[in-house]
Amino acid sequence: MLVGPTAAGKSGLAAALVRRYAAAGRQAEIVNADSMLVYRGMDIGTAKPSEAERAEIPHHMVDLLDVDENATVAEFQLLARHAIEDCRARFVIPIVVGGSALYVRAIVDDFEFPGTDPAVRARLEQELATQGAEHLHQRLSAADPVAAARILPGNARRVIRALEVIELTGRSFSAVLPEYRYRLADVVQIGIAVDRPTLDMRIATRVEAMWAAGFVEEVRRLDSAGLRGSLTASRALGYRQVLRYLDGEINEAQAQDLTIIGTRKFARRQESWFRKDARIRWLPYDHPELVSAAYALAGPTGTGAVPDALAPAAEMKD
RNA sequence: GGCAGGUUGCCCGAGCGGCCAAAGGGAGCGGUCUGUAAAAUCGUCGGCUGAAGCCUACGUUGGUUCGAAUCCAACACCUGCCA
Repeated sequence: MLVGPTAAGKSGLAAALVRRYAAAGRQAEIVNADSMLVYRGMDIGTAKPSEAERAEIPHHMVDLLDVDENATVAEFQLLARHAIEDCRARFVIPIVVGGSALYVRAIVDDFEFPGTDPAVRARLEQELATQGAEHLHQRLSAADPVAAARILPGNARRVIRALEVIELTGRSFSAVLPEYRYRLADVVQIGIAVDRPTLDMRIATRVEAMWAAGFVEEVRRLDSAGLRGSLTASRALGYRQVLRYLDGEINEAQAQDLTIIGTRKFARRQESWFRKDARIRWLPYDHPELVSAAYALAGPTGTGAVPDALAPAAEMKD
């Protein structure tokens, strides 16, 4: 699978890899692990692979939801794992490509998400609104001191989820992330590394190109399709800023600037997530033989495993 | 040309004689993260230093004062009203 910050060139490399596998007589397909690509209609702002590309190469986990629906990790995890299994059952190499670290880990690592309940959730939200975050955190302290100690009082979102889980399961809420151990077999993670000045430039260029491609119109269209009704979709980078512009809160130039800045910050967060995962093999974005290098890491079967006949490359095995 | 106001750290912006390296916000940098993750959240934030401390800093130059970002004068630039 391919990871890395936004605008690093993951999609391009993924497509090149698929073609490389095709040339070697192996079929490969792409499984998206990017939280916003699941929305139909959110195309320009998410730099979604084009129609042509998707006609050439099958993409899974793209265009599953309408913009007025909420996305959740748990559902994504389930569907993405199905997609991967489905590929493997057909002897197709699944190439997972994504920049949403939690989504990526939810797919390949041992993540189990306790259920959710809209009613419980709504009540807790209500409690937050009327009594404040501090109060909720105190309640959590009483119910589960360990979890409370690990979650800062100001982080109401996490406090609510912890209380929800405790209430639904009756068990304490483990606020600890699982270890970095693959749950899926034969995973190779490849990261694309880009130095900051270059990445920042690419982000600015990409955002400007989005605008030139009619991004504002896209958002206007999705707005009337109910974009604001989705907690998740309406918060997407760029979309959120353009909505503010459409509301007259800021001007168009500001919306664009804020999108660039927001994307840059997002890229930093992505980096900090991926940086921690020691399993990722990093390749520089400007590697002269990037595709070959990635192919060598992934191996001819996409599993990192190298047949004995190709022994010299064996140390590439992850 | 006359009158009034302004010039603060990377940016915006408060301060109006000592408690000011200077509130607050933004950017930057670093961290946290299990059902909103393109989200949420915390810290840090002039330089040197572990610290005490020192240096540089509130348009410029001079002055008043024990002491000035804060008061005075001149100059520069910007803004508003009258022409």
